[in-house]
Amino acid sequence: MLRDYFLNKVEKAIEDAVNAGKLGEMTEYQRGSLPVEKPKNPEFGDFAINVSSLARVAKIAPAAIAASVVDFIDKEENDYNVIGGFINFKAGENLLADSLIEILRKKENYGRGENVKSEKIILEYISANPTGPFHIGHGRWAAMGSVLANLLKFYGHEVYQEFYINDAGSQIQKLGNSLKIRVRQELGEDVDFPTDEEERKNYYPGDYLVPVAKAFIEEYSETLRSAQNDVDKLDLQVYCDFAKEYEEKVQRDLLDRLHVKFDNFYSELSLHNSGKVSYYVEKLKESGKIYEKDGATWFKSSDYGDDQDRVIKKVDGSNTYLTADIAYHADKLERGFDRMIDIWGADHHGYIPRVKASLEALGYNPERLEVLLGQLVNLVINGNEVRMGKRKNMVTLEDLVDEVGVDATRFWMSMRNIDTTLDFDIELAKTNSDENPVFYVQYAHARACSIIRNAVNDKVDTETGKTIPAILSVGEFDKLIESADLKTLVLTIKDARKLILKLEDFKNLIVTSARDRQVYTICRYVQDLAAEFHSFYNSTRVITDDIELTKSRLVLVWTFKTVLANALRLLAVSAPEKM
RNA sequence: GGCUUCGUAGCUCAGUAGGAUAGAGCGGCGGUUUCCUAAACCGCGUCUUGCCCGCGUUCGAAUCGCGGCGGGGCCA
Repeated sequence: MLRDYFLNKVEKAIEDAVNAGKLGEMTEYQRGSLPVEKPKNPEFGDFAINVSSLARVAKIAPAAIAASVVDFIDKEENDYNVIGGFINFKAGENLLADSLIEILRKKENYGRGENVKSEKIILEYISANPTGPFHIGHGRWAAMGSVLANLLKFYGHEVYQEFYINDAGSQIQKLGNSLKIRVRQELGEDVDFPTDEEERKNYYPGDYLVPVAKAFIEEYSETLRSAQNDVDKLDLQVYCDFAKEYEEKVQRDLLDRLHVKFDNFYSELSLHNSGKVSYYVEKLKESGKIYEKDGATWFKSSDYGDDQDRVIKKVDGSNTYLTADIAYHADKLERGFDRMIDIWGADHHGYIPRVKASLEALGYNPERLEVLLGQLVNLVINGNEVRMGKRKNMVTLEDLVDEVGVDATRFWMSMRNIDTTLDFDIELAKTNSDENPVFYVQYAHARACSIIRNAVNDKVDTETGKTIPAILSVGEFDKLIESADLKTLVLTIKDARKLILKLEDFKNLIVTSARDRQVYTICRYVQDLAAEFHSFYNSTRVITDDIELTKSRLVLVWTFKTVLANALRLLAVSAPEKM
C-alpha cells in the first residue's frame, strides 16, 4: 500500500534521526503511532504524515522535527515537501504504475487482505421470530450483516453466518391460534380476532396469514372436508408447525432474493430440546452465581457490571429468553469460534451486559462477544415519517424490495453509519434517478464496459456504410491486460492521478472497514471512485488515433472496472455491463 | 429517574484512533454534447472567526472529559 510505503520511509528516517541525536530528548521511537492523512490541499501532495505528536517527547517544535526527519528520508523519485509538522509526499509515476500492475495481476482478488491475523468468526444477524414477514428494519440487518460477512471474509477472516430462529415460546402458540382463526374464516365461518385490546394481543391479526390458511386447507383437505368444527380435529401444534414452517420459508425466499446467504439457521427450540439450556444453567449454578428468590431462579449478573440481577427461570418453571441466549452464546464458543459478532437493534442494548456477564460467569472471556448495536429504521414517504401502527397494514421488507429493487434496497440499507437512525424514504429510493447513488455508481461501471466494448468491436460508419475495424480484437485485449507493462501505464498517469490514487485506496478501505466493522464506508468509496471515473471520462478521451496511449488508457479503464466490481461484489450490488 | 445513541450547510449525512483554510451528495443558480453511455461533467452559495450551549484537558478540540439542552431507543 502506498500509504504504508511512505509511512515506512518516514518511520525509518525517524529512527535514523533519533540515532543521530537529531530529535532532542527522544531516545527511541516506537513505530505505529503516526497518522497518514490526505493533505487538505491536494497541491501539497498525495499523502501527509504528521510528526507533530513526537513534539511532546522530543521537546522540539513540530516543524523542526519534520525538518530534521526529512534529511534522513530516502526520497527516490517522489516529490515531497514539509509544511509545519507535516511531511507531504507525491507519489512518482513508477509507484503509481506499480499500483495499476498490482490490480492487473490480482484482478478480482485485488484488495484482499494480506498477512492478516485470521479469526474464526460467527456472525449472527436478523434472528427474527418466524411469526410473520420481515419488516423494513430487518432489511437493515440483512444488508449490513451480509456485507459485513463479505468484507470480513475478503479481509481474511473465516466467517460463519448464522440466523437464530426465535421459535420457542408463546409467540408460536399465538401464531397457531391466529392461523386457526384464518382457517375458520376461509371455511366460511363468521369469526374474527377479538376486538378487545388486551385479548387481541394474543393473536397476529395481520392478513398475511390468509394465504397460509388457504395452503393449510389444501394440505389438510381430507380432514377439513366441510364441517366447520373439523378445525378442532387437528391439534393446535399442527397449526403452529405449519404456520411456522410457512413463514420461515417466506423469510428465506426473501433472503435468497436479497443475496443474503446464511450458513446455518439455528433453532432456539432445538437448543432447548438438546438439553443445552439446562446444561448451561447447571454450569452457572456451579459458578455460584445463581440464587432462588420469590420462587424464581436468578442470575447474579450484577456481580459482572449489569445494573441488576436477572431471572433465568420464572415462577412457573419456564426459562426466560435470557436463559436460551446464555446457552446459545456459550454454545457458539464451544463450537470453536474465536469471536462472536452479533448485530442487534438498539432496542436490545440492555441485553449486552447480561449476556456478557453470563459468559464471564461461565469462564469465557466476555470480549469474545462483540455486539454491533444498530439504530432503527424510520420509514419516510415524501419526507414525512410514517408511524407503523400495530394494527395498520405495515410495510414489509418484501413490499420495499418490490418497489425499489434489490440493488437499491441493499445499497440504501448499507450506506449509513450503524449509529445513526436511518430514514428510508420510499419515494426517494424508487422514483428518483439522479438522487440515487446506486444508479450513479452502476452507470460508471456500464460506461467503462461500454468503452472497452467499443475498442474491441468493429463499427459501421452510419454515413458511408463502411466497416471501421476494431482497435483490438478481444484476444488482443486480453493479452494486453495480461502483459501491460510499466512503460505503457506511465502514459496514462498524467491524466488520471486522482483516479489511480482512489483505486489504490481500495486496499486501505478494506483494512479500516474490517477493523471498524463498518460497511457504509464501502458505499461512500464506490461513490467517490465512480465520481473520479466520470470526471476522468469527461476530461480525457480513451479511444484516439494514438494507439499506444489508447492502449494504456484502456488498461486504466479495465482496472477501474475491476476494482469497482470488487467493491460492488462486497455490497452484493450488481455491476451491470449495460444500462 | 437510569442506561444508550445522535445533535456539523435548506435537506440527508462524511469528517479517517485530537492536527494544516470544516467537506460530499441532493436541492438552487449558471454553463458543457458534430467525439468512447448527458443516468454524466464543470463552475457558483451557504456551516455565527465557527461544528446544540457552557466549562475544562492540550502547543492544538467537530473529535477527549465534566455539566447542561434537544431528538431517537431501552429500562424503571
